[in-house]
Amino acid sequence: MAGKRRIGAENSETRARILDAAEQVIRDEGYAAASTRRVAAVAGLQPSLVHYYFPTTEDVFLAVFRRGAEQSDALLDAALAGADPVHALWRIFTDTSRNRLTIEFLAYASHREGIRAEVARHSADMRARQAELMQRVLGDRIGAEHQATPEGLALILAGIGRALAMEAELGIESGHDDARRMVENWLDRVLSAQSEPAPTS
Amino acid sequence: MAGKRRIGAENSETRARILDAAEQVIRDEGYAAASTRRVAAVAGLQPSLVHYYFPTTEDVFLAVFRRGAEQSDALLDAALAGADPVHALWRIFTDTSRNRLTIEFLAYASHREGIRAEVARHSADMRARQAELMQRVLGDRIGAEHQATPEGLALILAGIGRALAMEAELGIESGHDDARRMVENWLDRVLSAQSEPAPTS
Amino acid sequence: MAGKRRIGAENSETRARILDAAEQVIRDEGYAAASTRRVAAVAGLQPSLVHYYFPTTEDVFLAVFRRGAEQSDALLDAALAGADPVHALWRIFTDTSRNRLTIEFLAYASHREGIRAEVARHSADMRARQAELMQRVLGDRIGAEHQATPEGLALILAGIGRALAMEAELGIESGHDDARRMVENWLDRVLSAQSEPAPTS
Amino acid sequence: MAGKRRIGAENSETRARILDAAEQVIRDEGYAAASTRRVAAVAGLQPSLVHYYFPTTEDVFLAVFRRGAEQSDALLDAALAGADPVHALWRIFTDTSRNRLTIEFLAYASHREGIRAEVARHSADMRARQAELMQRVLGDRIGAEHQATPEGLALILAGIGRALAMEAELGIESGHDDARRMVENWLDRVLSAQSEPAPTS
DNA sequence: AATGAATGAGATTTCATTCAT
DNA sequence: CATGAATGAAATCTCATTCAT
Repeated sequence: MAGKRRIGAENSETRARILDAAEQVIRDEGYAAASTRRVAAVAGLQPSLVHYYFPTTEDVFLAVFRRGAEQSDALLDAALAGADPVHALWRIFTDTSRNRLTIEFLAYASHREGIRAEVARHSADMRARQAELMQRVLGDRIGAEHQATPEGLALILAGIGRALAMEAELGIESGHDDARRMVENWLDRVLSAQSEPAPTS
Repeated sequence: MAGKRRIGAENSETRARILDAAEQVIRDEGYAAASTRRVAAVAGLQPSLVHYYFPTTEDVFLAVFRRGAEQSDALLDAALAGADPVHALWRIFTDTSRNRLTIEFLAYASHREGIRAEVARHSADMRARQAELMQRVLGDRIGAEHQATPEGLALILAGIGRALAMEAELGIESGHDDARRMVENWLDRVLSAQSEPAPTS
Repeated sequence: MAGKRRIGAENSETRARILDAAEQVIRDEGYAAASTRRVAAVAGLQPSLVHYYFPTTEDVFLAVFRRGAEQSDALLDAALAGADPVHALWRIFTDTSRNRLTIEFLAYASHREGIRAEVARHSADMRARQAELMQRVLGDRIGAEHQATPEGLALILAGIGRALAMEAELGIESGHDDARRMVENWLDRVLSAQSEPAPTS
Repeated sequence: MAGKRRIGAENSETRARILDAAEQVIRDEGYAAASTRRVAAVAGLQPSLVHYYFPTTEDVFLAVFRRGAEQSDALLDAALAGADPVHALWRIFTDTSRNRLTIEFLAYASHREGIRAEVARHSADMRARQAELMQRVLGDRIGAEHQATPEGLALILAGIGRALAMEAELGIESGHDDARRMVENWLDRVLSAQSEPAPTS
């Protein structure tokens, strides 16, 4: 991943400081605030040094997103490899810690083709791996639940999880405990049923 | 809600032109692009005229949001009053036409307390009315479904709907038809069951 | 010429100060030095005010050129209306006072289509009016001189004049008096011959 | 001419690549665009390498000019040595291929004493050698033509030639064929007259 | 012989906002 | 009700140049 030693080498410490600062600014002040000046100020660097590592502002956003995507990939890997992958996945979906960043990237991506494609590609990758997990864990039992498919299930869990995270961010709580309990009950029921032989429909 | 601002009467035609332009810019170019200058240019007006109606830029955002919120309220009213309110509600949740605007406001609101509070309040209002509908239509039958509550159900449907809309925006399609079918099957099943007397729990 | 009262009205005093400063900077420091900052500093104004009157830097160049072109037109008018229009024209061609500016505009125009077209159009206009003068003053006598045409003559005189001016700028003098004398002798000879009836070839 | 600069040997291949790139940029984008960065990018080299060979930007310009001057010298040598040196010279004067570069250097030189002196010196040298040719070919016949001198003639031909080239660059054509024919007729007439013994003044 | 890192200045342009009219 | 003029800050990006390696 590193190695080639081109401008702004992948493993430079300065580069990492810039990305840390940019991520922090995007999360705390919004994508519009992530100017070279602001990022440089937060990183304690010269604005021109930011441009030395990332020729355009969009390059900064792209690099922040890619680094975050790698971290998400790793989280998902860990979840898939664990003892209770379905609950682990659900915990990832409802995790609020990266939610602000995600909203900002969604908004930013709407108007920048370059990053839109990147976000779309990564989301599709994640979805595919989540669906694979669903298939593996829930097996053919899955179809009995309202004609579910692994992809559909993954999307539904992700959507509910993000709604919970996003509303928590805004300060809305109504219905949250209920929804969370509903999903978790359902997951428990499906998972326990699945350990027995599939019922004769 | 109006009242204390004397200049820029609520019903001025110029005011409406400014809000139209601002909404268009926010949707098409992002909240960061919605500067007084840009909005004025799109509206075919002088930048100072925008300031005459909306002293600060945040006032423009707030007004655009409030106008959109009123439209959403009206849509919800119509849905609740119709023959098949649950499906109408689901159609509102999955509507993509206002989705970009919503994303931008979510991102913008994260960093502006004034608008954050407004967005949160309106979302909570909507949720309450949706839950009321759920209660009215699904009655006590609702609890049989995985310990559902009206609020929880509303949140779940909203979350899935928004996920569908948001991913469609990004260009992702995997799992969409599946998820849509799963929800619609479930709605059909619950609604048809509900036309009979509620089962003895 | 003025009147419409749009941004940066044609007759604004500030506008004129900006153009004066820009012209001076282009002449004295080269087109590359005519930045908004530099022009504003010389004019004693704020850089952003320059952008208020001229949205882009190219607009400044265009306006400076157009104003200069109007002045050239007036000079040519005066020459054509005078008692000895041919010598007056020759004096215009060899005038060094505007030469630096002309060189800068030629260089600048090479790489900017907008101003290139403007410079070309104005040059062609001037050439046509000069040719008209030649035709009027020298009449049918003109053809006897080496198959001359009014347009060709105008170009030749202009070319020699500009060479004299340009080299004077650089500090070259060799051959200048000679060339000047050659042209003036030739003009005198042709003009005096022309006052008499055309010779029987 | 060389000698005192140790680094960046005169005959290095890298040096030549830098000069090629610089010449191309000056011609195509103007002297103001010929920054170290831009030149390095076009040459496919590192900006710091350009500085390694040419400590300051002006050094690059000077080297490009000197190399071009040597090429011009060689062209003139070839013309002088040929069978029809006068027509060959006229062809050099009207050659458009190096015209853009010449305009840029004239403009650049106006504001840089170092290069101004160099350009002036080279122009004077060229003029002297052209005058020598005139004297040699046209002999004492030359004075009969409107009190011509070799230097004056050289300047006049050069001026007309450059006007033709410069206007062609701008896209102006009016009078060009006429002027070209006038000069060529005149050259033919003088040259054929000169093959006979010089008239008894 | 060559290069990556870094810097401070400056270019172009846009910003929100104020104010007098 | 509306606008032209003006401003100071800030955004993005490029500049020439230095320096240690």
